[in-house]
Amino acid sequence: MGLSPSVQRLPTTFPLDEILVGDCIASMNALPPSSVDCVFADPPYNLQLGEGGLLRPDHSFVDAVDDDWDKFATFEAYDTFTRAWLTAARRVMKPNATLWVIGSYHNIFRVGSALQDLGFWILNDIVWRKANPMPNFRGKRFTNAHETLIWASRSAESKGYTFHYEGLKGGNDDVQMRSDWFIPLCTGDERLKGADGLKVHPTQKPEALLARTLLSATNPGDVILDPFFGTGTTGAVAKRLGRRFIGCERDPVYADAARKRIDAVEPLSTAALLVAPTKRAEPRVAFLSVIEAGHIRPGEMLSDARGRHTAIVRPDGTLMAGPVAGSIHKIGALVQGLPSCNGWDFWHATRGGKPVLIDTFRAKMRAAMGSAA
Amino acid sequence: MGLSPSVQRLPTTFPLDEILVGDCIASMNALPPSSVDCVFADPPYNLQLGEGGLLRPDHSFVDAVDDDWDKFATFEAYDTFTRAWLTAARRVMKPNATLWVIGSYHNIFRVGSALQDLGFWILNDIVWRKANPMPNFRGKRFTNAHETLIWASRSAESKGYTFHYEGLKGGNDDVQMRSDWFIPLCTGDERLKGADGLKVHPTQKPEALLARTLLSATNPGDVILDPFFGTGTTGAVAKRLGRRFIGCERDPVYADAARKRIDAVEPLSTAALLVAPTKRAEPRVAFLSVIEAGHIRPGEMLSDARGRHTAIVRPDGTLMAGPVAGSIHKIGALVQGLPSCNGWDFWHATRGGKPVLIDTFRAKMRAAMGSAA
DNA sequence: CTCTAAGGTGAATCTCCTT
DNA sequence: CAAGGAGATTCACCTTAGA
Repeated sequence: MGLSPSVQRLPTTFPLDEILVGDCIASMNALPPSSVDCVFADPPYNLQLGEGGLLRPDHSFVDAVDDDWDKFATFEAYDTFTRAWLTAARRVMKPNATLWVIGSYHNIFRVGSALQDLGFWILNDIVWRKANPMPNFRGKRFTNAHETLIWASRSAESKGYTFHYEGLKGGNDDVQMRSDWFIPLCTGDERLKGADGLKVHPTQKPEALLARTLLSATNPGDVILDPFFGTGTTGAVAKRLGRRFIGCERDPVYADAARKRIDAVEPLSTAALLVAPTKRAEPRVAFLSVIEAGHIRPGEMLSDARGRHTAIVRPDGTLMAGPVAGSIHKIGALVQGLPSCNGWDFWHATRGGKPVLIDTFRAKMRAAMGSAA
Repeated sequence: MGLSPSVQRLPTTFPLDEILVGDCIASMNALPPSSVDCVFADPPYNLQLGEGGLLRPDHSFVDAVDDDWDKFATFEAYDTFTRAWLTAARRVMKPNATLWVIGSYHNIFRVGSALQDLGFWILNDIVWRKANPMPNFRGKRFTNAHETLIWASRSAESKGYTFHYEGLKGGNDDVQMRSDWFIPLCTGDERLKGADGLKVHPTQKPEALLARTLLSATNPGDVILDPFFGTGTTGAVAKRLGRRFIGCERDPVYADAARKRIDAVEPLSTAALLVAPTKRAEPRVAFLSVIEAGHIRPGEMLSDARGRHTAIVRPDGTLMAGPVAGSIHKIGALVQGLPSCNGWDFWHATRGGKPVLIDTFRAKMRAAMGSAA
């Protein structure tokens, strides 16, 4: 490649919120292992079969010396390149980090196969449905109105990855966020333009797309690595959302544009970025504590919503149904003949003649614990 | 399998509108080369489901695909299988024939890579957006709400393939048909059920999906080959639309069901062979999308009509009132002390000193989404 | 008969902590 | 490290039962 050592930054300290100008594989290999929380990658994918093989469309501003970067004579060459950067990225991922890659039908099947071969575990493929796609001018195909993102964990054993299920559901009319996202292209003021009025980068991604990925799969303060930084959409969105970034970009012109762009970004207030705790992460409350706090009396009778099943509360926090005693969950499962049951969402106490779910009392205790802390 | 030679049909005449019971590769190899106009393939997806099974929140059991035909030991074994049937299919394709394959993220990247390696030329990838997908019961991923079809010609030199651009456009309110299709699952009367009331095949595809592919990429009288015929959706739709079919199916039970099904199909009159009008999705707009579109800023304060209640907009599309975060509906209900609330008709942003109902912004987006929904 | 309520179901790589 | 238990988790559509 012939990059001078001064340009190829080899960080002694961890390069937070910086752009590493140079080959992304060398830059990633210079980072310590297990050091980033998320990778977002928008690799070259304008593969087109020309006379001599697969070529990326010409970019006049790309230095001729740099041509090797994005020319791929064959699928095999593209696969070699893909495996190389995926391997380097996987090394710097923490065990529960996740990877996002975006592509189109030209390259996404190569990328998807490669990451499966390398041990990544696909969590979803996401379809970015473009609000305003380029029409198919010649009328020979369907309008290519989407691109595909792959979301993958580092391995099948990575069960602890970040996913803000409840937040996404809350922002989507209280139904689960689906795998198809409808988002407009990057146009207007958001699109970076040079002094000549031309777009600086041919494939600048919309910030809304990056925002949804980072809000889904990262926490404030997390480090996001982007091996193909371009004009820095990942960095701009990361800064605005209170995340940290590391960008790799081999073209100094893109890197400069990205730096200026990110400098101008105002981060959101930390108040707006607070992560609501998931139910699983909330403090445990024992059923016995609810009794001890006086919300439920020993000897009281609990029932299900329709009054078909009943059980007696014992002072040690177990229930008794007929001759059998056990936890609220076990007895709930037993009376229903089910393999399991969440007793908090099944049993009701009677208050003012009406059934009150016992989870209501737990919620009160959690609220009281919060104000006390 | 131990199929007897009499069952493994080796056609001396061309087997039009027949089901060849046996291994699809052997059946295809027994056909003359360059003899079919189109291939539609719904191969095993290699789902790799876990041992334990999956329960719904109400503890009922999810009837997953656990058939032996979907099990492969490794990705390598799946790739070998994929290359074998793709090679056999390619041999019988006419020079301008096209191939359709459907899959999910489990297998589609393997299939796409293999067919590129074999010389097929991808024309589009198509996203089947499911109207009614199965939810993600554990809240660990995005709802897997789509499957992917790849549409490919036999080679990059196949320029004369069939594509009914004008017909599709006419059936789509005179805008080009996009690469994302919104179609319901195969349920109700269309779903084949046995005498026991259970579904005959675990993965029967909707006829609407096949109809759109065949109307797009074949002519009346064309021969469509389906190497994984199953219960014969391809054959049923082909007959109804005045096309011919050849089906390969290993399981005689599926083949019998398919034969009976296809016998009952009434072909449409030629006058009726127009593109079915596009079924529009109801334009659901997430509050998050309103933020992404820039109509409302994260960190902004919303209030009710009289300014008695306020909440902060978070970047993920939830609201925060005091320490509690949730959807526009949940927080609206919370601040009013009501059991429920339509947040769209409750919360206002301030524009030019005046309160503007947030539903105003949703209406703007619906208008802008137009045909894409 | 109509209308409502309740129940079933679809290609799913679907938990996590403690003992 | 395996086993067991706590407890968290569903959307759109269709069919059937019941009023």
